[in-house]
Amino acid sequence: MSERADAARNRQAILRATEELLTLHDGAHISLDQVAAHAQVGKGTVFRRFGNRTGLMQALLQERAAQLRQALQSGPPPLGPGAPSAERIVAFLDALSQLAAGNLALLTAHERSCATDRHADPTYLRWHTHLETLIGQARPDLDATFVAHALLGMFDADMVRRLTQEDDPGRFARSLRQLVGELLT
Amino acid sequence: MSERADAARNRQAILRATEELLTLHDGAHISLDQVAAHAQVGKGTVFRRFGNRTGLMQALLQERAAQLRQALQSGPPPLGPGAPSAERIVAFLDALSQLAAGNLALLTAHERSCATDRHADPTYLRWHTHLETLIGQARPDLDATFVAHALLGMFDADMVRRLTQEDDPGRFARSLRQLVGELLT
DNA sequence: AAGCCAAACGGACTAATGGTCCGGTTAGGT
DNA sequence: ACCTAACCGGACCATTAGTCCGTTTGGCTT
Repeated sequence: MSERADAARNRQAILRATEELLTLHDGAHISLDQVAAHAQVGKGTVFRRFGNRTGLMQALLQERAAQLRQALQSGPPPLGPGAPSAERIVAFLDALSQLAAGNLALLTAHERSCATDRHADPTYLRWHTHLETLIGQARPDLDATFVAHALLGMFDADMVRRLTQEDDPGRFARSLRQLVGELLT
Repeated sequence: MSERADAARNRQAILRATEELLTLHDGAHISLDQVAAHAQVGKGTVFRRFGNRTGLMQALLQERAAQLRQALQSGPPPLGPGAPSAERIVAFLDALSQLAAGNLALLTAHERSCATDRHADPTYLRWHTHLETLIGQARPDLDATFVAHALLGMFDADMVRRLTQEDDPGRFARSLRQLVGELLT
């Protein structure tokens, strides 16, 4: 049986409220009391729906990453299947750069709540598997698992923020492409 | 004037207590109440000496990294000055791998408390500057700042733990060397 | 339309903990 | 021996993640 109507409504309210607070406070810590209040919902409801803070952030990230996920599985090349691995890697990292740039506040909050075992996050896991596979194809001599972690490690929110200056917003993606170029050549 | 004798004694007691608790609980969160109790010292003393949790962890990391720091500045090559940049990079990352492997619990705790602005940590900063300089020399065409962050990003405690299996303890350092090889060649 | 109940709700409550404060103590210089 | 700045301890405060339970309600059944 699917979710009851009020439950679905509240889930949305909570997600939207979290988004708003996150952008409003730009990555600063927000308490779940705040979220509940802003969503006009009891605190218990937040926890019933998402289990805990981590669950909430993961849900939000998953939502934001849904489109990319779709594109990877069945979209047109080079993001989707069909292009050579090396090109898919670059396309994927570009897409991720864009996603990260547009969701810094969320990323920060997400990281902070996944403090324990960031690598267990379903979204991270999916990304890692994707990259790992492609790297394994493009450069079978490398330790694909390792390199995939290394590349994804760059999407740490602090890192992105620090490497994205006002006067040169493209630097992050550009330097990342350059680095990947070195690895795949 | 330097630190009073009792102050110095307590500083040591606190550092040692933190170390012990950290290894004992293997990276799990430890409260500063626990630390104070284990050091047989009042809680206020902990905060007076180290400011806050972050300060304590940074102090501990700095202590553990002191030897490496010395070696980098004025030790024998290839860790110290004198060897070609590429070799110094490899030597440095090897040393760091070893340091990380032997201090996983501390690293975890340190990361967790530096959640805000990990990159402001003095030890991280020193390491980054060191790497950045060497990379700039070895490969002036790369974005040295960026690559340095990428390499240091691998020393995330979770990452090291995950990539260090029982049956192959050398994997982390080996794969890192391989990756660096690709970048510097 | 009425009845039923599993599912959902809200918000008071608990526990844990980072950090502050201040009255009392002490190191160590004179 | 005395004096004081530095230091000490632990009670206290504020915040917040997460729990609990009495109450309400969506929506299925009859």
